[in-house]
Amino acid sequence: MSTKPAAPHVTNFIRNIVEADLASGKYATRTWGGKPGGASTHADAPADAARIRTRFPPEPNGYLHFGHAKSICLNFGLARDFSGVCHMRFDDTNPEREEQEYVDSILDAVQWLGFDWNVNGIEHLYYASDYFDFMYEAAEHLITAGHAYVDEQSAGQIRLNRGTLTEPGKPSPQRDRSPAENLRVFHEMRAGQHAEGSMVLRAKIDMASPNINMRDPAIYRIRKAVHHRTGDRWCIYPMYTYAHPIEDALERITHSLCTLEFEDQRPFYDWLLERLAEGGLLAKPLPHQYEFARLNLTHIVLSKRKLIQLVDEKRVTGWDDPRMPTLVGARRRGYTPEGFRLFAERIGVSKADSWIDLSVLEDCMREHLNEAAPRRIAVLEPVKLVIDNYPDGQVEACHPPNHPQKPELGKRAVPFSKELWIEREDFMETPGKGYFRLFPGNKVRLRYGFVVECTGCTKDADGRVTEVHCNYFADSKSGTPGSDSYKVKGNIHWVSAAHAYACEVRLFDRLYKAVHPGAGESDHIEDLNPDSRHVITAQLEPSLKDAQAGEHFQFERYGYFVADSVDSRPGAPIFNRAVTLRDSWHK
RNA sequence: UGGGGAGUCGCCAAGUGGUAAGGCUCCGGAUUUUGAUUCCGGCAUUCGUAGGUUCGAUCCCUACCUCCCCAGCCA
Repeated sequence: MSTKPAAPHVTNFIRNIVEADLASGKYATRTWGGKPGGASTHADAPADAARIRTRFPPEPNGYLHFGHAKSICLNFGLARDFSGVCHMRFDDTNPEREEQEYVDSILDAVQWLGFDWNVNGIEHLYYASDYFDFMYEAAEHLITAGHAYVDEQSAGQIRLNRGTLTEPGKPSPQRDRSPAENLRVFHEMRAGQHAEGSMVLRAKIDMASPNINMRDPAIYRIRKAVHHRTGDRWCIYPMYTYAHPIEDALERITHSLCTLEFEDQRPFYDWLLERLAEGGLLAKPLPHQYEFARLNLTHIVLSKRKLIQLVDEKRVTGWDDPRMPTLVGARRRGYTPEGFRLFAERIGVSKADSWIDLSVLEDCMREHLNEAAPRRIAVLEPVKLVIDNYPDGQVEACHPPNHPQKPELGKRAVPFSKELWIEREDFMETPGKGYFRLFPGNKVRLRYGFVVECTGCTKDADGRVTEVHCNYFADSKSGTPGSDSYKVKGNIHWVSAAHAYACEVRLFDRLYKAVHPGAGESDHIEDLNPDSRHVITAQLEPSLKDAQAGEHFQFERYGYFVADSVDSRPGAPIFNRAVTLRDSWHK
């Protein structure tokens, strides 16, 4: 149970729009025919029980990354908070880039983040490709109504005739062809009688529009490719520009949220939908598009091209490498859904371009993990501590709590003996200023065990410390009467050498050392952090041997770790460091 | 410099005619068997700039400055 006060009312421009729409009854008469569809599906249907409908519409052409997490939390979160429904939709309109593997991975990632497109037993999982028939008929309607034409110019000619930012475009030779003729050629396109690139269907709007997106955008192109869901049933495919508004309308989306770069496409979005509604193909009220600023994070790259390069050049071990900014990578790293949701809430939503420092995400992970992760003891860089006055061969149990703020989680037994592993950095022969751990003559508490006084150390020929020596105070054991009469500032952790689980642990750091990898002229590869993955053999408390893959722990004083989901074996887990603890001493 | 957007504390982000929310960071201090956590306190006479309207402007008007996006048969 959190002791934090309730979060203040979250508000942002999108929530304000939704609230205003709800208050004005803008969507009060909206119906829902039980499934996506045109006017005939929704016309005489009952009122929609969902007060609003949003959607998360990725193209299944890659793995979801941190940027998608923001959009997922926004869309699903809005639906959740306003008694609405968020549709999970695949925008699979380009057969050449999409694969089932990505569909599966995306679905898994969204669920992992804690969201569900199954509402009251109904799966709101949709595919743009399921609407290809409707889109085709809508295109025929546009042609018939004189709103679209087949252009037989080459791609290069079209580009040239589109004009520039300051000069208007020139009309295509086919721009004024008759609807009947356009329909005939469009049918031929659909029948596979024309080569890829030989022609395209264009909306007929305004070649002189100051908004280049309105200069007769292409809406259908020929692609003789196998689609992952429709196979070879189609050889013409709708463009995003054309398909997306229709997808939204068929699904009765109320608030269609996308990123800022689509602002210039909104006029076309509305132009298309208005015409199809007037033509009786779509039910009103129509969806509306709203744009928000995409997520920019420091120290990472989100560009698909660069991420592919990292994988192809084996700079990382794969898309699920714990250092990747993908959701599969983050999951393996030990980041949590709760951490991502907190992050989304914390960064807010607006239209201002901004850069969020990676530390904000890391702090969110710490915040959740601090609450959720049981504590365990692990010595990452071990050096032997010998308690000279402790009986040889004696073993006794110490009882650390599993969570200092949650006594209800109980305690566990950890063996204590004469020879322990402690952190190499917890001993200094000649301590620096402010150092209060082990050094000759100083006392520290071996956490949950005894207070010891350091007597010295042994070193090898190179001067490297091989063993630290100390004596313990038999009446100082934690939890025993009088033990707290020992006042020491230092508390260090330890693991009994004879009982420790020697284990591979991966210490991950940021993938890039640069704030903006690959910014300007630079190559992001050169900004890679050479020590972003450091593999060590650590000495862990014996109970950690039973950790299950995916289980999170705080290794006391060092950070949050997770049992790797790929390389762990039963009884032999391997750990990944998700994030360090905050540290005001080293800094 | 055609069009579309955005500029409020170090980083995010509310507010939008009545005298600058909140979060994060940071800085103090308390508690603490994690140099962690938690707690308490502090942190914008000022809202890109310059004018104007008004009793009163971050909010309205005018001009200017800076940044982002658009000329794929990608999404």
